[in-house]
Amino acid sequence: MSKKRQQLIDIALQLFYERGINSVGINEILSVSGIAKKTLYNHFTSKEDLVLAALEQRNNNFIIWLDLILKEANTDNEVVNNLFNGLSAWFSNTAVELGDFRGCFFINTSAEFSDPNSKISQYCREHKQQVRYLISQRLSQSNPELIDTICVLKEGAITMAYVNHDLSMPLKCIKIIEKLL
Amino acid sequence: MSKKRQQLIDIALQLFYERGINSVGINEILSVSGIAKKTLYNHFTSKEDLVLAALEQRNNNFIIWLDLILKEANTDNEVVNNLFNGLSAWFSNTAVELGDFRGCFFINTSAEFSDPNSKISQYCREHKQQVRYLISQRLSQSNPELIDTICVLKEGAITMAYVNHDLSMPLKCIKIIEKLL
DNA sequence: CCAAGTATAGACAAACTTGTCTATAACTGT
DNA sequence: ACAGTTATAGACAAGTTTGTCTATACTTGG
Repeated sequence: MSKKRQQLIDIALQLFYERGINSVGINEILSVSGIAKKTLYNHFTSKEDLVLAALEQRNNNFIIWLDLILKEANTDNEVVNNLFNGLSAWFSNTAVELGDFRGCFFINTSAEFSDPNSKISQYCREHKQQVRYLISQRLSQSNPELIDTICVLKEGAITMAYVNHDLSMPLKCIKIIEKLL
Repeated sequence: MSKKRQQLIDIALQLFYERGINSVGINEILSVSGIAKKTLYNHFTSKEDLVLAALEQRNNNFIIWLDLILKEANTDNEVVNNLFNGLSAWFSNTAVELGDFRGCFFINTSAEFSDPNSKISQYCREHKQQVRYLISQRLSQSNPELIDTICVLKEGAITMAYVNHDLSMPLKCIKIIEKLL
């Protein structure tokens, strides 16, 4: 992987996540990175191509973070605790790997691209699948409904943290799941 | 309220919800509605002004729909059932009043406007507050945690319906809450 | 040390954005 | 019926957007 290419992805991801994809132009990414336009179009065929690379980068970062969070959990209870405490840390900008919280990049990106069959929307869906799979792998298989419950509470907590500015949900989600187990 | 003004709001809301605010220009709203540009700028000082009017319109539509859904519910259980069955109908385009489902207009709009202090982001937050208040008014006050649970599950169900294309969540949410009561 | 690949600055094209303005026409209430 | 409001079409300004291209220079492997 070329160094310039990686720089472009990093800065694009940062700006896209911070302000939204449609609010950030190619020219801004170039001026911030100090890279020439021709170089960008040597590495990426279009803005969409760069967006997909940024989504992939974010997906990698997120999966690595999640893996770390869930690594030491040995019981279902620990998985739940680690996951939602992790979300709490993310929301309050304590999770350095994920950058300043501005909601879920994939939810936000889906909101900007209305065609559900576009590569971009499809990638967002695949990311959510990957996260779900990762969590499910850490759970005992004895409770098939638990994974659905965890996922729907997770999406709700992220949305409420971003839109409502309510950061209290992760803790409440832990209590909800405790009652169910 | 002027007729032209209302036409502009209706068509703006339709296009904004369908494709996202940043993907729809003033000129498209004008050509679809057949209204002159000067007329638009007689009624609204800027695009942002029109966006706020569209948000208000959507908020009204949504509140009316929700009120109707919850009207006949007499127990907490009925409130939960009506709400999540209502969401299910929305997701599968059976709720005509809400138009073709493309996620929550307020979540989507928050995703596009990154400044949390902008009027637009603030309005989105207020909408969520209103919805929460309306639901809470229909619940017996004996269970203060129930409202949080309902709201976080509702946001999760909407997000998963839109991003993941998973329409099964409302039913699962009802089952989750049943277990908690 | 030189050839091939990679990067540079930035002009340019063509299309789009929001918003202003002019000059004309069509309603509407008294 | 006429005065005052409201709407019209569309030119225009000033700025943005993505993407192409040219001509020059730097870097690196063999």
